[in-house]
Amino acid sequence: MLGSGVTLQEEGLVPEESVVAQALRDAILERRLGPGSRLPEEQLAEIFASSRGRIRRVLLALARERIVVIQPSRGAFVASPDAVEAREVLAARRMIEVGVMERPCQPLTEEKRELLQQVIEEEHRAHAAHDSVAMIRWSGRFHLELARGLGNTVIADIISELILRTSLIIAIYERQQATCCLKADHDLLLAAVNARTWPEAARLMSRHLLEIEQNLDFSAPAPPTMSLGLILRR
Amino acid sequence: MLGSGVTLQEEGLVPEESVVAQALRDAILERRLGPGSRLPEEQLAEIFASSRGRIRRVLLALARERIVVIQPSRGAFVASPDAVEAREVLAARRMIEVGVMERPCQPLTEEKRELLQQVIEEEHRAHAAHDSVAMIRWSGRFHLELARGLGNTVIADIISELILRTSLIIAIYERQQATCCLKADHDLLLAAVNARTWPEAARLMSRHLLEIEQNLDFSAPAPPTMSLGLILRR
DNA sequence: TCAACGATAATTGTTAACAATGATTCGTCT
DNA sequence: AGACGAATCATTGTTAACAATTATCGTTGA
Repeated sequence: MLGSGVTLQEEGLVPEESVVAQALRDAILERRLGPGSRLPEEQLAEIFASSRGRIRRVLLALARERIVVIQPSRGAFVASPDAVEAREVLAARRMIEVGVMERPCQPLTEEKRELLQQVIEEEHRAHAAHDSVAMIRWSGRFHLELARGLGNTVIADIISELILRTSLIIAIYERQQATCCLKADHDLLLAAVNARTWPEAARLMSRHLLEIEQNLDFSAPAPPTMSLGLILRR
Repeated sequence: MLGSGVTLQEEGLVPEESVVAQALRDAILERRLGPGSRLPEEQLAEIFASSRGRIRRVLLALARERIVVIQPSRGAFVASPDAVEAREVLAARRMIEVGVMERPCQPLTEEKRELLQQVIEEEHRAHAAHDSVAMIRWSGRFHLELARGLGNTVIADIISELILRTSLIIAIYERQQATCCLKADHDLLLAAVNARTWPEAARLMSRHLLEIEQNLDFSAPAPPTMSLGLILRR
């Protein structure tokens, strides 16, 4: 149960390309691919048993999502947003995600409620197992499903992109091994959502995202990179 | 004065491609290119004195922005969002743009204030001259500069995309020749912004966007298309 | 008249070879 | 040793030709 489910509409990409794109997004979200990592076309083509042309299209798509940077004649790299962009992304997230809690576009169906519950349970499981990759995955998924449930597809797509960029930002600027997403925050949020006390939910979401921001240190950037073949096997 | 200024960061596109992309965006925004219009690669390559490969990349980029649809083996078309998507885009816009008024990310600099003033004046000029294309252009620009001034780059990029999609939606679903953007709305908004009365500004923005929605009729889609060479000359 | 069919034309999709650019290595000279 | 420079290598960028698919048009036959 609970498929990967993070698949958004991959407009303009054929299925094969969209698989590659999603694999790269997953690797970036889960911080197996760090900011600054090189993404050589030929190597990716080999790993995914695809062609350079296809990889090229995927890299362009990811560049448009701002999680990849293409330097002409130099190649593609995982983006490493600077402090200015980082602050802007987080401010945008706060504005939008708080907005979703304040004025939900649609009522939360029972189905969605259950899905959120399951995601939270997965988060707890990952936390108990000290599986930090799983924690990141489910944490992102929680925010995404919240947007899907109370917002709509358009908003969910937007937030989905912002979550990915946030993951890069945290990879670069997080203070120590900060407790990635205070464990209790999502529980409280879900409780407020279930109780339909939107002002409270909005307050919690705002606090939650501010906490994340305060755990960042914009004075020193971080070192990146390792191999590829291992990282992207799925 | 007042350059085109709608140029966002064209991450992943080389300048030549970004010119083509912006020309197509302009044509779509100003409804010279209607929903459903075919966009043949070779023809575009000729018009813009570019190559098929480049055009192909541009079309992919625009497809990722949801203003173009690529049907495999059939070609690229200007998107024609259905009623569901239309409602979602408008709901998202309302949520985000109202959010920007409620909780501005940054104070409005004097420079920005003047820019907004100028845009409004252009809008009035266009209105007086019954130049509907210019009216659309400046109206969109007003919303964009508001987002740039009170939000940030990330938010402005998001809104910029939503504005384009809105233009397509209006082209398809507008009731009659509805008075495109009640003339006075933007004036009132700017007044509230200048007075820094954010709750009032938020209320006005919400009302403004709701008005637009109420001028739509989701029962009948609209007929499209005409030639290309004429439309895209700049 | 209209439907089905087939041939032709137009358009998109893919590939492979080549060109151009940037990185690396190695050798030389001070 | 270290700095400079040339040659080599690796990677990206571009093009043109070809393959595959879809649209168009005219013909045939009920």
